[in-house]
This record gives sequence, structure tokens and C-alpha cells, in this order.
Amino acid sequence: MQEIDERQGKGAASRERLEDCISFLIGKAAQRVTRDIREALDPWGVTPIQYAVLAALWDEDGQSGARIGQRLVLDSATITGVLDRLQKAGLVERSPDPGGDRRVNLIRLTARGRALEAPLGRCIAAYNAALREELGAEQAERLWQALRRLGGFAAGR
Amino acid sequence: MQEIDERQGKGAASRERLEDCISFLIGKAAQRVTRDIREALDPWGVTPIQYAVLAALWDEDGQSGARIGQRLVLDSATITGVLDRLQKAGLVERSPDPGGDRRVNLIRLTARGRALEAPLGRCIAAYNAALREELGAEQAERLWQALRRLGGFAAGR
DNA sequence: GACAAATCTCTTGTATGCGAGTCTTTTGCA
DNA sequence: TGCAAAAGACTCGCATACAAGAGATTTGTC
Repeated sequence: MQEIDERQGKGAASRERLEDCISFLIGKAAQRVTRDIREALDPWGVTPIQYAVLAALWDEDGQSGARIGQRLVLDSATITGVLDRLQKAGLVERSPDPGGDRRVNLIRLTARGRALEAPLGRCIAAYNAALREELGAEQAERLWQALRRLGGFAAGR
Repeated sequence: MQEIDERQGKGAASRERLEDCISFLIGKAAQRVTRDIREALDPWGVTPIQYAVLAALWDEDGQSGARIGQRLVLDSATITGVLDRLQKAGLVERSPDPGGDRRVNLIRLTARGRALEAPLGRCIAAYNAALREELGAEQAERLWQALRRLGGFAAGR
């Protein structure tokens, strides 16, 4: 203990190097990936989260905001803002629930929103592939697994 | 290809499942860890980034904002805001550079800022240990390595 | 049928992040 | 020396995130 105190000052005996703290490491790694993706999506004027919302709608058009938020683990306040911007960009529309539930707004892709599936899908797939290659197939697979576990997206999902 | 198109609609041949995209996975994993840490630090009224800035100052008091930003990979705009709030909380002070460079503000810990090293250090170390246990030592070490690599904090650093 | 509890959406306020730009000061180089 | 370039800190605007809560609507239950 003593040599640690000498090196880092009092109180440091139980303090880890910042660069070894998971909160710092994962935050910075996520920051890097997000920045890459933001750049890759920029030509279409779409942000990473906006891509995620679009992807959810490509899988199933006409979901409620709450349903999208559940899948993407997004707060209702965040969803509202993202949908506002997607709507302003002309990629989605809000429409009333045919079932008659007046609390609900169903989110529908516009033609322009649907048209982005192919190019954006390729763009993201290419980035995933590039990162898998950068890390190597084996390390990449282990990273994917650990992240799925941390984020609560168990393998079964 | 055809069966994929049938399952997911046109354009999907090259689109990966959202839950398999690294940008989504790492973002959500980081979100979870950050939320945990935010909660753990809440009793002291300190946020995760504020902890990181404090940690940098515990290692070396009296750094310039630019130097802190370099280590933490933070934009100057972000640093300014974080320091504003730390100063308002009475944990740090801005002081002129003794070297006479009038562009620079050196950031110094107050007594209250210094006093947080032991309890916050223990708090974060405990979280790291808990997460290491949750993942298992081996998977944790591999995750740490992969994240260091992604974030540009190579092993040598 | 009525009412408490739950749902869905949206608003407000605060805290990162980043792009872009400003102002001041310092450096480097012709 | 003189002046363009760089550096440090800051501002503004926009886009996530989340806590807290408001308003409208629906559901479950007695």
C-alpha cells in the first residue's frame, strides 16, 4: 500500500488509473465509434440515433413511439425529439392509430424514408465489417458478446 | 439473397440486424455503464465526466483546461462547461498561469475537491470490480483490451 | 358504471458532446 | 521587427440523454 500512496498521493490506494476504469474506457470507445458512424451517415444528413429509429421502422413500419423507444432503449423525451427532427427532414410521419387509441401516434416512413434503407444499410454494414476486420474476427466476436451482455441484449435475443 | 429479401423487404440484403451493429451495441453498453456510474456518484453530486476531470486533477493538480481535454479526449467547448459546473460546486478554481501565459487558466482543486479523492476513488473501484466479477476475469480482461484498442488507448499507454 | 392506476406523448430543465466561430495572446519564420 | 499561424479559452447552436412531470386517454377492478 505504501508504495502506491507514495506514487499517487493519499487516498489513491483504492483509486484506479482513469484509463483502466470501465466507465471511461467504454465511453471513449463508444465516442469513437459514434463519431465514425456520424461521419459515415453525414452525406445523408442522418445521425446515428436517427439511423437506429429508421432501422426499427424498416423492420416494421407504423410502430408507436413507445414501441420504438422500448426496442432502442430510449427515453420518451429523447424519442420525441428524434421523431421531430426525422419528421422535419421528411423521412417519417405521425399518424393516428387505426385502432382508435387516441393516446398513440403511429410512426410511418415516407417514400424518402423507405428509400434510405438500401444505401444506409450498406453504409452501416460496411462499417461493421471494417471494424470486425480491424479487431480480427475472433476478438470482434468476443467484443460483440461482451457488449450484448453489458447492454442486456442476451445472446438469445 | 432472395430469402433475406423476403424476410426483411427490399434493400435489406446488405442491412444487418440493428442489435448486431457495433454502433448500437457499444452505445447501449456505454449507456448502461454510464447510468450505473451516474447513480453511484449521485450522493456526491458529481457526474461521470466530472469524476474524470477530478481524477485527472488528483493525478496532477494545476493543469490547463487544454491539457485535461487532451487526456480525457474532450472538446474545448465541453471542458469549459464541465469546469463551470465544477467551479460552481466549489470543487475547482481557475487561476492564472504562473508562467505568465495569459491565454491559460490553470485548474486547481479546492480542499473540497481534494477531499473527494478517497471516497469517489473507492466508489469507482468498487464498480469496476463488480463489473469484472459480473463478466468473469477472463472476459473482462479481453473486453478492457478491445475497448482500449477501439478508443486509441493502446496497451503501451 | 366509476375511479384509481397505468399508458402514451410531449414539455421543461440540466448535462454532455461536437461543429463552427470569436477573441486574445503567443510562436515561428521570413 | 513584423506578421501570419497556432494555441487557449470561450460562445453559440444543435443533437442526444435523462429526470420530472403535465395532460389526455385507456384499462383494470370493484
